[in-house]
Amino acid sequence: MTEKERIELAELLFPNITKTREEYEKMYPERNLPEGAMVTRYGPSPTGSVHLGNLLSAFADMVYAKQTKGSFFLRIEDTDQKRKIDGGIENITSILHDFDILPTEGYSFGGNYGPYIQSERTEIYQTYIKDLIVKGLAYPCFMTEEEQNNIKEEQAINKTKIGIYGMYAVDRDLSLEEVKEKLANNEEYVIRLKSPGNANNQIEVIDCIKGKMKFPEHDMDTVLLKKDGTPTYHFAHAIDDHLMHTTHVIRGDEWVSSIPLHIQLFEILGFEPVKYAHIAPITIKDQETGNIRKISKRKDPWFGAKYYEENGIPIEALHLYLATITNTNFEEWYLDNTDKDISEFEFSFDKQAIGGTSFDEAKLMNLCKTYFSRKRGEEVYNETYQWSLKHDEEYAKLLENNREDMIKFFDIEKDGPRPRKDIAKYSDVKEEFSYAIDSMFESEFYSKYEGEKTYDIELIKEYVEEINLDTTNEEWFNATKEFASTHGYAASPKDYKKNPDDYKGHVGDICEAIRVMITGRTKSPDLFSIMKILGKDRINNRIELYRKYSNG
RNA sequence: GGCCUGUUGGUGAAGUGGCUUAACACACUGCCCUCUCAAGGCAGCAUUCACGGAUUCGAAUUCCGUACAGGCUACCA
Repeated sequence: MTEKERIELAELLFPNITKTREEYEKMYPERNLPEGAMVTRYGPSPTGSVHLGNLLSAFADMVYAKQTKGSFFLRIEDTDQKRKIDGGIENITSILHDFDILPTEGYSFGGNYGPYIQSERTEIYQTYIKDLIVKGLAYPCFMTEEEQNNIKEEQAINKTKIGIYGMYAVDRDLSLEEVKEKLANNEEYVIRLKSPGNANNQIEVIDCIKGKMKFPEHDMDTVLLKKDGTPTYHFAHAIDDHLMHTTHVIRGDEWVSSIPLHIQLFEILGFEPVKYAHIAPITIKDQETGNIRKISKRKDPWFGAKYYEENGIPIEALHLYLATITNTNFEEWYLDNTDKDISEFEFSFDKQAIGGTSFDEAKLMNLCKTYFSRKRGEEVYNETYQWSLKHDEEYAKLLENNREDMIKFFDIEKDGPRPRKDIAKYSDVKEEFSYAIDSMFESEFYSKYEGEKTYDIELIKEYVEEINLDTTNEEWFNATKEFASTHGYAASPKDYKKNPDDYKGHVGDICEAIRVMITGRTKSPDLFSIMKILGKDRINNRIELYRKYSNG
């Protein structure tokens, strides 16, 4: 076809497209950002639930944009109308809010490079397609599904590469007359790329994460525009990321095979190439087969984003986990810098794992514990209260009524460099601090305590009478030792071990007795702190309660 | 079938030709500290980096095969 014929063809195919690509280029000017700023984007399809892997890539988009003072935008990629589900878009935006992974611009977040939803950009895509047809770089293809299947079968038998390329791209060189005829017959068509590539040539690509990769040049006449006039992912990616001035495309590993195509598209469209960063998928070693597989909605509960909210895993702790799989050196940094925030860590692509990242639930839990250990009582209270309001109203009310006490309990052993690490989730708090609230303690005392030992109630009553709670931990313990030795108990377990027959027991036995009576368990955080918060009256009440229960 | 990518302990992983007798973290085990637990300290846990060759004075690191795993090979993203 001559250029004149191609112009005629383009007009024939897209009579309603009147703008030129130059006009669009003007509507999407360069961004005014500092040197080195990254522009990233999260481009989900509203086809189902958001899962950990999606969250991971969005998280990476966010941190890289943030730390370079760039921009991170949300673009809804809804070009496949068939797979679209109701509420899919709302689901995406609400999850980004829930997980505090917030774009700086994009769909529902505003910005000057919209519309940020592909179904509203059809005219733009078609404008560029029209131009490509004029240039002879794209063409209408009228092949039926059946024809394509036949080609596929033939290729399978001949063991050659499967797809529409070279000699198989039969509609490539249709004459204008032939096209007109097919159009007149109402034959359906798609627009395909007229790939200028040769698979015998090698291209080298540098991925920000994976490094150097070699591919054969792309030579397939890939579909650019579907028969309903909407673009395929590939074409929309090229157009949108060019116009929106994305600098780094951070996306899942499953896209690496498309790199040659994408590079070719940028080339023939005359666009400046973007940088790619392909993130390895989050995988899991299957318990049954032992094989590595992608996480699955059905088998892995933590796959879905809802899991974290429902189980009371703090969002900030999940961020910590995402950070540890985003950059392998993050964890060490976090452990070394007890007083710093995630935002102070400098993420970098070359510290990103290349192979598949496996989900490690035990590690997540440990990170959660570390997270809680660094929070003071008041913060633990506030966050747990907020979570309980949504998931356990009854407990929320109890927290509210015991606010002062709870903050003190949550603050036990939080001073110093070695804070307690016993809570991993908001949902652990109720159980872990069951002794903190009188009404809960009274109703649950028996179910919690399973020991069979009996303790000398009178001795403990006498001890409580004598002991001074208004003092330091050290003095209290000295006084307790003193009490022990004047009542026939060894002041230290070591003494007792040397001559067990000389004593009724040792100071630890006395502590254990009090502990069981006031907390209902043999293990607890610092005993003196608990005694102090409760005060003598409540301690005595609990001792009486113990007396009642131990007498049957 | 073709094209890519990956494979280091119980787990997540560091490692980019010699400071590696393979870091760190999680888990586990033992000891210490200690009124219990948590935390913390110490020690143990891969004589070896999927396997086989090659290059090199020297390889977990480079190259070539093999096996296994994952991805792509859609008018899905």
